[in-house]
Amino acid sequence: MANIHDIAKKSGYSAATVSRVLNQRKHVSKEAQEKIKAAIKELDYVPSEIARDLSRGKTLNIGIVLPHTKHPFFTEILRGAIDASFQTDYHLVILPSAYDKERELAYLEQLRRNAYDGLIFTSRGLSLETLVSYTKYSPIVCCEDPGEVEISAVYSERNIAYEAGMRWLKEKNYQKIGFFFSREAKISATSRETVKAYQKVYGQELTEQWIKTGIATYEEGYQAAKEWHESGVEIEAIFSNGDDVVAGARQFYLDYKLSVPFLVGQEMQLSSQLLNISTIDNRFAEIGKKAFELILDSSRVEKIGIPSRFVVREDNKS
Amino acid sequence: MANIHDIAKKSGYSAATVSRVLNQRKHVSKEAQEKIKAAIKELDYVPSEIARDLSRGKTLNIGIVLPHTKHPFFTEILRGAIDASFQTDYHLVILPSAYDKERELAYLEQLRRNAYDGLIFTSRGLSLETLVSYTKYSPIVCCEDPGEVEISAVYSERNIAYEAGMRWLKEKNYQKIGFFFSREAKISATSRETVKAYQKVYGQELTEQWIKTGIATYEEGYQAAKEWHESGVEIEAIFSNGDDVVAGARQFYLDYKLSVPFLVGQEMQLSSQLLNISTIDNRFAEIGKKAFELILDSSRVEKIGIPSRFVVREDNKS
DNA sequence: TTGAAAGCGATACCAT
DNA sequence: ATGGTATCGCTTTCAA
Repeated sequence: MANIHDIAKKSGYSAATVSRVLNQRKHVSKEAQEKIKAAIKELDYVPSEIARDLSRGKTLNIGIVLPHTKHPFFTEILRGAIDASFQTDYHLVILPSAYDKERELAYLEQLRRNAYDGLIFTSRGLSLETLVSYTKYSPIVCCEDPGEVEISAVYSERNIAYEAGMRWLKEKNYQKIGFFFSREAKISATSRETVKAYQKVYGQELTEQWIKTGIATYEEGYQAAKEWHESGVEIEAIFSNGDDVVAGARQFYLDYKLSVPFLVGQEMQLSSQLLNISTIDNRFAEIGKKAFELILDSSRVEKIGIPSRFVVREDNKS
Repeated sequence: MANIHDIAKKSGYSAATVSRVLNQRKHVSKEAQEKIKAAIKELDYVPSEIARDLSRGKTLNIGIVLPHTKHPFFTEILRGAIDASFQTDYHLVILPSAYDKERELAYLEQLRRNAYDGLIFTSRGLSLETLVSYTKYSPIVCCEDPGEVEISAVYSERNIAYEAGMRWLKEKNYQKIGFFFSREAKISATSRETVKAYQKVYGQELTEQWIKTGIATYEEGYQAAKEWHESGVEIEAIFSNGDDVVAGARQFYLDYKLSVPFLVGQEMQLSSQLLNISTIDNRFAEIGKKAFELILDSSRVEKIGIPSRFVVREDNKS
């Protein structure tokens, strides 16, 4: 394949001038322009992207670390980031991690090796401090509230919407409220926020029997509802970690001809629209979009909360 | 930042030997190993990925062109490709196109410039021939049946499942069947397949009034059903291009207390499971997986059909 | 086993 | 306006 020197030779000019033409710089005569362009056309030449990257010391690639793509948190952030990237010359590189620390570390090392101009961590197995220690090489943005840690972040600010949801439930006089969590409150900020909102609005502790942990799918939601029922726990409302999940619970009550509790889902998935279930919109796509933008404008550490929204849907079937 | 020559100097060996250590090549003495590794550690050195790419003439990046991410065809292919990439040293680069030919051409040019080691076209605005003309630079795989065109491809083989669906409808004695298409049969292979399956099973032409074109969302499905109803077209069954879409239609009939036609969706989305709607599983994730694998094993042009599956779900509500 | 040096293919500074 | 050349940082061949 032809390179810039072939063009230089063919056109009778130097590589420097060819480069100027390539990059549309000034100070090139009309004549040089034409001859060089002719040579380029004749030799069917295109400049090498890699060589260009090396020279510039940039790749125009932004890595996005995803543990998996089974949850809207990740797919929506990805979607938002893709949309944002569309407006720019940067490309998104998908970095699947499966929460594997080795993998994540490998990606950080690649960042250090200039494989990417920045890294978005949608979630992580590694400590935030480890991420921070790599920010000196290139910008890194995470998608959770980093607290006091000095790292750029875009994250859901759920408390207001959670409290709004709880207040709604309280006004409707629901007392026995079941909760679906993906992971227990000890390790999940989301679960903690939920518990906190409950305590704030209801003014009492949340007892274990009202909580189901490790619930992430339609099927698991169904089973969780079944378990409550079979163990004699009566539920008046369910506050769920997802729409699809709570749709599973709903199906259990329907299948067994039981009255369906009031449901609050999460993520504004289609299922809640179909089934007219109230939900909480966590606006993940916007997190992805902002995260991408934050990588490009990484002059300083910035922490951006995206407030969730409580979406009421009255059940019109009862 | 330290480079390979710094390590060479510090360790007392040459850059060549350092490179050998870096790449775990043979013919390096234990002593050299140790000294060089010590120097690497001391200077906190990592090799530059870009320089390495330039030297090798490879990036280990595979581009995947996506018009958008609003349809499971694209998101599922992407998911499949991500999963496949996880097993390899290659990375997926997201290339959003919005069906813009300029954009697509830019990506092809980038391929030529060695920005990627291969390209997956999930869909395209450009002609297949244009894609073919770039396969001489690096492997390209498309996600549709290319017919006689000489390009590697992985695609849905829908006809068997479509015919199975039609036969099911015929056995149930449904005569007035409505169809939802994303794009008209003239330009959409999928729509053509549907028409063909209908004609084959029912042995008659499909008249225009039974077809709704440009239907892609829940809302549009709702509207389409409404239009049929308002124009006096009575439908006994709907053969849809998607589960969510036909779920919209279903909602219209429920809202207006009309009897719901027999529904056949497509894509095995959660909505069809929730609503117990029959569907056609086009196994898009497998297309993405195979497409990725085909890029890596691109010794020859290969065309792989992935047969769809008709999934019957009896309506238990009637 | 080791090293010198020639690529890889651009960019950009400094002359002219 | 143009060119020479150093530079980016690594890999690989060839010779020793």
